[in-house]
Amino acid sequence: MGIVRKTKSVQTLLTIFENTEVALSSANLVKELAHSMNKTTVYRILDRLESQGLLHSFQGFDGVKWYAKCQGCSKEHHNDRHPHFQCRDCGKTECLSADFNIPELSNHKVEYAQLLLTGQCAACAQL
Amino acid sequence: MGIVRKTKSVQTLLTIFENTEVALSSANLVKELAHSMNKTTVYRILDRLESQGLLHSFQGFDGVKWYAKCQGCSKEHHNDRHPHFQCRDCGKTECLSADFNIPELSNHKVEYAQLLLTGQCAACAQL
DNA sequence: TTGCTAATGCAACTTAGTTGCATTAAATTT
DNA sequence: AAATTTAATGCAACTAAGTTGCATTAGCAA
Repeated sequence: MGIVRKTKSVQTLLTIFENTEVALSSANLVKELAHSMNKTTVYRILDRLESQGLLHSFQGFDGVKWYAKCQGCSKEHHNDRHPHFQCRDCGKTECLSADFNIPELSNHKVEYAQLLLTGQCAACAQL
Repeated sequence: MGIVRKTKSVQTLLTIFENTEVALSSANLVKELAHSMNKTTVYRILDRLESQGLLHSFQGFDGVKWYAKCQGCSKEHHNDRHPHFQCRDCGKTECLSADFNIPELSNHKVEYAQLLLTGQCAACAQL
């Protein structure tokens, strides 16, 4: 897992992610944690947790970076081939357990794919 | 199609998109066109061309907005459900003619999906 | 050719994220 | 338990992408 120090800031972020089922944007975490840590620290910890396989990230429709906890990822291998969903009404952003397949392309060597969905979440669509 | 004036700047951008088969990022267009038009103008024209159904846009892995010309889109209906590919080596970003399917989700009302792929393009993978 | 107003330019601003460097504090060693 | 090492943090300054307000310009219709 590499040399990692369990600092207060790291533990704060780990606790936040352990206690949520949704994805969180770096920009928003910076705002929420402004009183307790520097924004540079937030960005750097998120980076580190991702390269350690504890978090994974993806780009939202809004162009900001979102993070969510990993299940079954390691430093060596990220196992997050699942779609992400952003609710157009409440903004809730989450990992979906569904699988998706990547189209076969003869003239490209596809290494990574990201499927991003939007629409209404259960609550907003009143499903 | 709404009230649209064919200004020099609009024509410049239309010509650029007509003469390319790849997607172009707004940020890069701003840089390339800095001598001939203001960056605000670039952003506003791209916006307008998109809402007129002449261009469509998507977020890249880099978090910047990319635009490409539409085929068969109108102001009323955008018909760009195709994946986009960004080459990790040369940065070439393109629309793929392949189709893709959206996973069935009982507890979400999916309205729009974006599939973004990365890896190596034909030239960089020497296919 | 005149008048209307869409479109542009400009300056100032916002938001997300990065960089360099001095300082602090985990964790290891003595 | 103190000393040491260096990962991690804070801070300030910066960059890059994009937005906003407002005065000015230039398509285009009458």
